[in-house]
Amino acid sequence: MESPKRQIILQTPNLEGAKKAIKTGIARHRTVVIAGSCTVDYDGRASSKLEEGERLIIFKPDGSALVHRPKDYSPVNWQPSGSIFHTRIGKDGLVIRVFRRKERESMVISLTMIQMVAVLDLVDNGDFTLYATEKEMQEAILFKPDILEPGFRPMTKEMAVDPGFIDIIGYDADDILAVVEIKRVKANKKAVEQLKKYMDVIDLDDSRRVRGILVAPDITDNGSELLNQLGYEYKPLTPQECSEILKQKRGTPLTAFFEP
Amino acid sequence: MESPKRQIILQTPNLEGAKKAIKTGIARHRTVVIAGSCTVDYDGRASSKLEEGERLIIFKPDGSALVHRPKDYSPVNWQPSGSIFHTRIGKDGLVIRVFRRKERESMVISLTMIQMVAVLDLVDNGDFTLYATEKEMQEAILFKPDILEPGFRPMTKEMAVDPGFIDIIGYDADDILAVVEIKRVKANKKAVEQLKKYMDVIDLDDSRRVRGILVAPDITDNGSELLNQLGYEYKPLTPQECSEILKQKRGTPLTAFFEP
DNA sequence: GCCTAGGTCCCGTGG
DNA sequence: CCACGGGGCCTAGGC
Repeated sequence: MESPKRQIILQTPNLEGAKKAIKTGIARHRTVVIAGSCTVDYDGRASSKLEEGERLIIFKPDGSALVHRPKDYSPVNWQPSGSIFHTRIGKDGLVIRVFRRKERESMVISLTMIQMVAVLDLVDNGDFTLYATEKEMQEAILFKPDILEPGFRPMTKEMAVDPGFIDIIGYDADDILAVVEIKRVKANKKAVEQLKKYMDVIDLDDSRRVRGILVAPDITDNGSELLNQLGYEYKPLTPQECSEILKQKRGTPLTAFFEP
Repeated sequence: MESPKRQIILQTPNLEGAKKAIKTGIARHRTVVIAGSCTVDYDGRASSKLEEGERLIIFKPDGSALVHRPKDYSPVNWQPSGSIFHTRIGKDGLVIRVFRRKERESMVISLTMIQMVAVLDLVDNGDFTLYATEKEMQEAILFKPDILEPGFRPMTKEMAVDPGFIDIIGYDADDILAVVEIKRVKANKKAVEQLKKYMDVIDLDDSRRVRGILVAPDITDNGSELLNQLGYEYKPLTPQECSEILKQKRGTPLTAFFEP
């Protein structure tokens, strides 16, 4: 009796051998990597046809599937996680159908020649942490509001309105209400329009002044123009700066600033 | 003298052997696939840290790089095409640095254990065609304007305004001007706002009536509400229908409808 | 399920 | 080069 191997790698297998390895790999929740010549037909939200050529195909244990050409960042065809695989040998060669219930869409890969099949048991529990995100910018302003401007006091974060979410609402040193919209990349006209949408909800009565503040590392000319037109303000701030600020106080829970 | 192999596949190689194969593969513009235990550090527009775990790594001849965990559609770390690779053995194992000039960002992969290295010569010249896109919806309306409504005559396509592009402008059966905005997926409030933006540019003088028509396979409740508020109209149309219509007349150039 | 907004979005198409 | 909008975007977070 064989003990189950951690990996199976087949070089230029015949279709029958490839099929067996692929089916076994999928059944055992392995990551399956195939290199070979294929066509791909997709049909669902849109539809597509990929003519014969050599590609790299990946099936993951979570039901995601990728077909990569030997160029480009993005897969030429794919299915997101939660898909179901069906492998069989037909007149077009080794046919793998990847079906997604939710979107009622399917991707059919027909392999005619196979260079490699690798069935891999990838164990991956490593933590992944991303820094310098928009969320970190928000946290940095809540933690050290002076980086927005001296005397600023945040009152709410992620306030649901209209529909949408205002990143931060607070009071400035003169007790004027301020709506803060944060962007981690250069802000454009759309970002200003987004801020306006929130201002339209908050700035209802003319008696009370409300400031609109756009926080971003940079702003486009068109964005700046509209901003000035609407009487809003721009505060330059980079996600990297914010990330640095948070590093100084990593460990202090964010909730501490809202609890007595 | 060896003839260059079409593919090199190494199972559980040592770091030195892996390094040699990877360097050769990159130099010869091959697609390099690595399975192994690694950490990844990214620094650029944002930054990230990925702790030790087993992943699938892909380097393509166009300078794109992907690190895939055994789950998810999207890579956990990556660089788009145009990156430069540098491979060396250091104290952290086999270290591959992927550098991108344009964004001044880098991804460093440190491999400690390697399950597989595959150097593949993927030849892929197959055509890829995507159907049922927004562009096809536009073409279908230009080709057979009656699918929008009987008597509709398109005048311009992709008219640049403001900034932005109005998908189609035309006259209806009663010679009323109509601004048409197309969405290939369910239209939401944002889509209606986009139409409004274009209407604000076209519908300047109150003397002339202008219709705003949103074409989409479906519309959200919020979108519909705003649409009614603004007095615009919704025309249901699916990208699939449009794709079918175009199939009937594939071959007729789009320009034919604008030339004498 | 719907809806909104973010993304190291990527990518193409203008100017 | 910058700016804007599309994408089979995908994905997370609310409701």
